[in-house]
This record gives sequence, C-alpha cells and structure tokens, in this order.
Amino acid sequence: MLLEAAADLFAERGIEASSIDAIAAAAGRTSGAVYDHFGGKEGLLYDLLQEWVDDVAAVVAVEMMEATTLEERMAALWRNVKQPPKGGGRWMALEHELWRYATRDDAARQHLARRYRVAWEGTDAAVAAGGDPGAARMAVGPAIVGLLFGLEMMRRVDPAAVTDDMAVAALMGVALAARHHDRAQP
Amino acid sequence: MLLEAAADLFAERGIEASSIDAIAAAAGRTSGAVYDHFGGKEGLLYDLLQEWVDDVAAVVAVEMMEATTLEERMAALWRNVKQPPKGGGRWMALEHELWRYATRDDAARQHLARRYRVAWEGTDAAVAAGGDPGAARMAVGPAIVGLLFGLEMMRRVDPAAVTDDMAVAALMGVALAARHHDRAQP
DNA sequence: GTCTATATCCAGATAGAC
DNA sequence: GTCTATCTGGATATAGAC
Repeated sequence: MLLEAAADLFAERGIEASSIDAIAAAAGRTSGAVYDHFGGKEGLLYDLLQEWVDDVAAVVAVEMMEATTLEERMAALWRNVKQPPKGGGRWMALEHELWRYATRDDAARQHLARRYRVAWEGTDAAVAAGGDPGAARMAVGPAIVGLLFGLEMMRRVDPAAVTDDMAVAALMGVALAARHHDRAQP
Repeated sequence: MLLEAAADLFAERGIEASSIDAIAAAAGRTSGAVYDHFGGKEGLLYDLLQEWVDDVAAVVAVEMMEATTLEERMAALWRNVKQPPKGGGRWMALEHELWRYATRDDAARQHLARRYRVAWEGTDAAVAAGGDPGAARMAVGPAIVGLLFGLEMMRRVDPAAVTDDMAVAALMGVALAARHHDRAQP
C-alpha cells in the first residue's frame, strides 16, 4: 500500500530524501499512481497524517481513562511515546519530520498547531483528573507534551540517558508544578 | 563568509534544501570554494557545529554562575533557548536540523551524544547548586534539556501557548522532582 | 585558492497509451 | 487507475584554467 510505504520511507530516510519513485517502487507501483491518488508528495504526507493521529489519540485516550492515579497517567503517556502502539518507532521519527517541515511551510504549521492544541487540552485534562475539579490550575499541556517530545529525542541519541523512572519523575514534576502554582496564587 | 552563509541557509531552508551553490552564492563565492575548504556539505556542517557549540555554552555558563537561585538559573536557561545569544533564532532551527540528520547518520549521532552529555552534566550541576552538596539527587539533565527543547518546539508552532511563566514553572517542577526524589529514598 | 566549465545523476511532474 | 515515456530543472562533484 502506498501510504504504508510512504510512512516507512519518510521515517527511515526523511521526507525530502524519499523520492516519489522510491515510495511507489516500495509499494510495487510507479510514480504515476502516486500523482493520481495524492497529487504529489505533500498530499501523501497529509493523508498519511490524518490516519496516524486518530489511531494514536484513541489508544492514549483509553489508557488515560483506565489509569487511576496521576503517576499512572504520566507513565502511560511516556510509554506510548517511547513505544507507540502502531508502527514500532516510526511515529516519532515521522512526527519529527513533519515538525521540521511545518516550521518552513505555514499551512503545515497551522495544521500542526491545530492538532497539538487538541493534545495539549487532553494532557491538561489528564493532569487535572483526580484533583479538585473547581481549582484553576496553570495550563501545562504544552510543557508536558514538549517534555515527552524532548525526552524521546534525548533517548534517541543516548537510550541509557533516559530511564523510565526519570521520565515519569520529570513528568510528575511538571504536572505537580501546575497544582503548586494554583496553591501559590489563590 | 561561507560558514555564516551556511548557518543562515541551513536554518532558513533546512540542510537538504540548501544547495552548495546557494550557500556559495550567498557568500559571494562559487561552489568550488566550498569543496576546496570543506570537502562538501557534510564537512561544512561539522565545521559549523564546532563553532556554535562553544559560543552558546560559554554564554550559558556565565549566566549560570551569576544566578543565585534555582529559579533564576532555570529562567536563564529558558531565556537562552528562546532567544539565543547569537544569530537570533537560528540556533534551535539548526540544532533541530542536526538532530534529524544525526538520527540517520551514526557518526553524527555519536557526535551529538557526546555534546549533549556535556550539556546534561552542566544542567545537573545547575540544579544541584545551592542545595545540599552531599545529597545524591536523581540526574535530571536529560529531562531539563529535553524540556527546553520541547518547549521551544511547542512555541514554534504556537508562540502564545508557551508563556515564560509556564516554561520556568515547568523547569522548576523537573528540577524539584530531582530533589524530592532524593528525599523519598534516603 | 578560486573560478568556469562540464559530467553525471536524479528529482518532480505531465501526457498519452493501455 | 495505472503504466511508460519524457520534459525540465537542479543537485553533487570534478577537472583544469587563471
């Protein structure tokens, strides 16, 4: 399938380094098929995106519901970033590709921004869950998501540097900072 | 100067999208000069790296010395990531390019790993400073550096989403998690 | 050291046959 | 829908003149 071949190649070699011919060949087609279906590389990228996001979000949402403590929720987040439910490791590499792409293409940037806003809100809900429902906490969604991203990056250059314990402790630190911040300014 | 032109173009367009011809032209030279001096694009990239790292590290080191509280140190870190001392914003974009590059080239990956280990140690020292010198804290260097990276990325897709207050609060949260962790297991 | 060719290759995209 | 040309542009890299 063209989309799967594209996901593999994008994650392995990078978006720019993956030619349409190579993608088509990996799927047993020729470039013409790609142009007919997606209009080009960019169209392929967006269609691919659409598929992934829903999958990952669904899995994370379920795990957030099942977890009972804040620590469990943070551990679940980290687990899903470290070992994504689908496509063993391709996700973050692709996400990274997308990110870099988006910083140079404004339409892609806004696309990404919209997507991340959803993630931030979901994360804030995960932090707030179990606490005082009426408390006005600091929104730390971007910090939690950013930390997840950053931890995964550090792990990629040196896997031993990021233990699960450290990752969860750091996530808890940020989550609790949101609550402490509440206490500080009543 | 060729190195400066390369830094600009790499950060603006990305490494792959920056042709040697374009780099040379931006510096008022032709491609031949690049090949004679650096052997190609990769050589240029590494030479460029060498220069940058020292500059940024030196500035951060000074600010770490001048700050007296943990919060000041964390705020200084964030400030330098948000607005690097040199080259207004090119640093992180370039760093990101490098990262992506390194995830596919093993020599580059180890180069990066060595460099980051230094950053992690420096960050741990910044967290430990002012506390009990003998206390065995959790090493959170990778988490702090990762968080800085992640915050900058979130800010890049949506600048309003990451306020300075939130960034510093999150950094403090991770830093304090290292200390709390100490208290938990004596 | 630096330039001006130039060789070689591969990219994205399209038109038209099947 | 998918393939097979094919056009056009731009990339790396080198050889040799200045």
